[in-house]
Amino acid sequence: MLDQPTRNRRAEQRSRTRAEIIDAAWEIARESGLAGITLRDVAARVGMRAPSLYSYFDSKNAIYDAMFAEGARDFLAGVEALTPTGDPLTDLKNGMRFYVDFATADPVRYQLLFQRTIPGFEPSPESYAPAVKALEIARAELSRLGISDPGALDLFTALGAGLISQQFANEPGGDRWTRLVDPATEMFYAYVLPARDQGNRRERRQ
Amino acid sequence: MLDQPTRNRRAEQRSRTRAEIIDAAWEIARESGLAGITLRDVAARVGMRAPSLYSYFDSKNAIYDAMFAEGARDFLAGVEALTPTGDPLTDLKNGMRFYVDFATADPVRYQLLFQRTIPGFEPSPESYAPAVKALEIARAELSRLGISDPGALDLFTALGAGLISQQFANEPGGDRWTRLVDPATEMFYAYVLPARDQGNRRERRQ
DNA sequence: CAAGTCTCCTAACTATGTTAGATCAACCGA
DNA sequence: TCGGTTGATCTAACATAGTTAGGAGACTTG
Repeated sequence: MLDQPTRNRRAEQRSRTRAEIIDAAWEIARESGLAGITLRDVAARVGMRAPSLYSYFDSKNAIYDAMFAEGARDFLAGVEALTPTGDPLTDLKNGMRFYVDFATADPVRYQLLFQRTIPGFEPSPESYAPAVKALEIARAELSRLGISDPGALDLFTALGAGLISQQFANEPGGDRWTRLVDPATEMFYAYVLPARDQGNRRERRQ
Repeated sequence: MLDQPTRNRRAEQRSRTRAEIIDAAWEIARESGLAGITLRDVAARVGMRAPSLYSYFDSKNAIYDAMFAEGARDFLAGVEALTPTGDPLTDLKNGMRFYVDFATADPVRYQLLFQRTIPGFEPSPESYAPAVKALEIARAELSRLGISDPGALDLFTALGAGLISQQFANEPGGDRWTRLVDPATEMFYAYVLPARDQGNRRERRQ
């Protein structure tokens, strides 16, 4: 009747191996890029042959998906750890700063999470969920700061994404764009501020 | 002594075929994505077998490079065709509008030119040159409008890149972000305007 | 026409994701 | 303790990719 203990040991071993595989994949990705991951390399790094990985993942994309899920969980955890000070400008700066730091801390992870650069890969809904939740938190937070216009939120996320995009594309490893987080946030805040007290602007577009 | 005519005919035929190959590659890219290009498909579309392409290009990446060069030339032509009105805000809007339209008009081309999404590919200096020249024109134009702070230029390009990046990543084919070109430009202009008349700001960064 | 060059072909090599099928150990119920 | 089941791993092999080697045929050139 006691078939739980052994089952559990097996399951634990299994998820340990899965984690080991994912770690190996991250390692290779950081050395050779996301697209540089080959199943034979991953397998070798955990002491296996390539086909054996299929006992743990249905496909290479399933490995990407597990990596995506891990990254998305980290991102969500970081977002949830942000503690609002109450000062809108400070909170906006902290938010964008976190986003930019998260990106530069691990460019490969950012590439996997926020750019669509792996040819046939799309994250599963389960893996994507934490990312959605994080964005929802950001939306709610901006709304709490008095910025409820969806266009304003889009502009704010575009600012962050733009800084990172330019940084990675034109000066990887540098800070020519990422150091603009504060000015960018101030620019945004100055623009969006009047809308809080008075009727909305920004409806015109030629 | 007249070996020019035939030589020329041959050379012309050769560059015609090269152009045909590149066109076929663009076609496939628009149907199946940049990474979806296979030499066998390209060859079939011009009535050849894959190895025959090597008479015209040294490698698959050389085909990407030729495509990049073509796209960069188009971009430069578009930038050069922009005619300043003299009104700074209008000119800024037109500039960013052109950039965004160029991107949405042909996402695959934008992806090739401005994102680094093809695993082993990097454009050759010759192919890259027009892009550099275009950016130089943009820099000079902003400077002419009184925006000489390099940080301001970087902020401006990040804004454009961010709108497109978010648009492509989150709502391909839509206009949720690209329609923010005018508000974004106004935001930028309002922020950078004071610096034109008075001493510069934006030196602080914590 | 003869020699050379260019174009295109088939065959084949390598790398990569993936599948099929065998082997072997661990485990489980009797 | 023993036979059957399950699971992990392997080798062999396949399909698809870019790429190379080498040759056949056509065109150009003298």
